[in-house]
Amino acid sequence: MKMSGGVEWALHCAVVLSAADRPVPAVRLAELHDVSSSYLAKQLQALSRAGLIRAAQGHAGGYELARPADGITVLDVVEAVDGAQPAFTCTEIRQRGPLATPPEACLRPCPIARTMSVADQAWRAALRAVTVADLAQEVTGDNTDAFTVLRGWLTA
Amino acid sequence: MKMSGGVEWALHCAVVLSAADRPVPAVRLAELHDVSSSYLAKQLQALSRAGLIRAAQGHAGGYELARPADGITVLDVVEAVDGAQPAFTCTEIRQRGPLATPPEACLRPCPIARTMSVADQAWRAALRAVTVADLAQEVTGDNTDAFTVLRGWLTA
DNA sequence: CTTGACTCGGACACAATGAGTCCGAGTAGA
DNA sequence: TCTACTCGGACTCATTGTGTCCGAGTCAAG
Repeated sequence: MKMSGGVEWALHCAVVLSAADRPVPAVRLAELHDVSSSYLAKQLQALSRAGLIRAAQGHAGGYELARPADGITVLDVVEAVDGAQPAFTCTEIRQRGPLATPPEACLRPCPIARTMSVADQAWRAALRAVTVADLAQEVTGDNTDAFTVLRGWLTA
Repeated sequence: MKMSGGVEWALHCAVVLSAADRPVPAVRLAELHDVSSSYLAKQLQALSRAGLIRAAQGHAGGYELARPADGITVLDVVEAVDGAQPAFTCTEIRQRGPLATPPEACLRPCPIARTMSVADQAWRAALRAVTVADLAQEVTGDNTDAFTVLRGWLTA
């Protein structure tokens, strides 16, 4: 049960991009967070493939949000970077061994798989309830000047 | 976000042990589910270390539940096998880089970590709400003779 | 009491996945 | 046209999970 460490970077980048008014290169995002630019690029590519951010190449290119920040949930970012498949996968071991359950009695998933699925749904619902815009507002919060400082640093 | 595959085995074993009235060796549990006995032993050792099952050595030894089945939650088993630490770990990258947030403003976890924590709590709460006894009752359900068949196979 | 066989427990290899890096293709501007 | 800058995918290495093995301990039977 270990989530990819790149999820944290991707979420921070999404929050930063929500404050930018022009494309931001991956290198700049990397030095802002003091992380490896080569590896951060991989996470941004994942976000791009998922359609969350849009990439612009060439001079003055970079990344920008493909949608408004309030239309991108935390779950979107997590699934884009870490994969969308559930953590638990049922291998149907109840249908194996000497006391195997007959297939006609396995039309529904076993109770264990159902329990795991319910927990997974709860987890996803909690992440779907928060958007990048919510995160950005909480980050800035009271000191609104931090917002302008960040925007200034991005354009410089 | 991949959970250890041994969690499924451990949960099935817990359900089986709730039906047994005497210690069951790991080898028997393994052939019942048609899985590697050597690897299943590792999962059972994890459950034993967590105090969920009790091991009896020597002739006619084996594993048995250390507590009543309704006192063991699915979360207990998951944490015992897969570890209890949350999937997301905040590395505090907000305190790094040229625009680092000053430490006096970081008394509380950042919004990203908070969101992840809430989702994690929801996930754990869902798993804590189901006990091994609940699983056993759902498995047997209408056909109660399967219960006696299983118990007979275990003692044979 | 001795013997024996059976059990768990931890220590030991192997494979798969994630972390991290690098260079080439493409593009916008000068 | 040229140059410099950007992304994108391919490559390598470390870490973790998967799977296996043998020795220490223990209970029951003779």
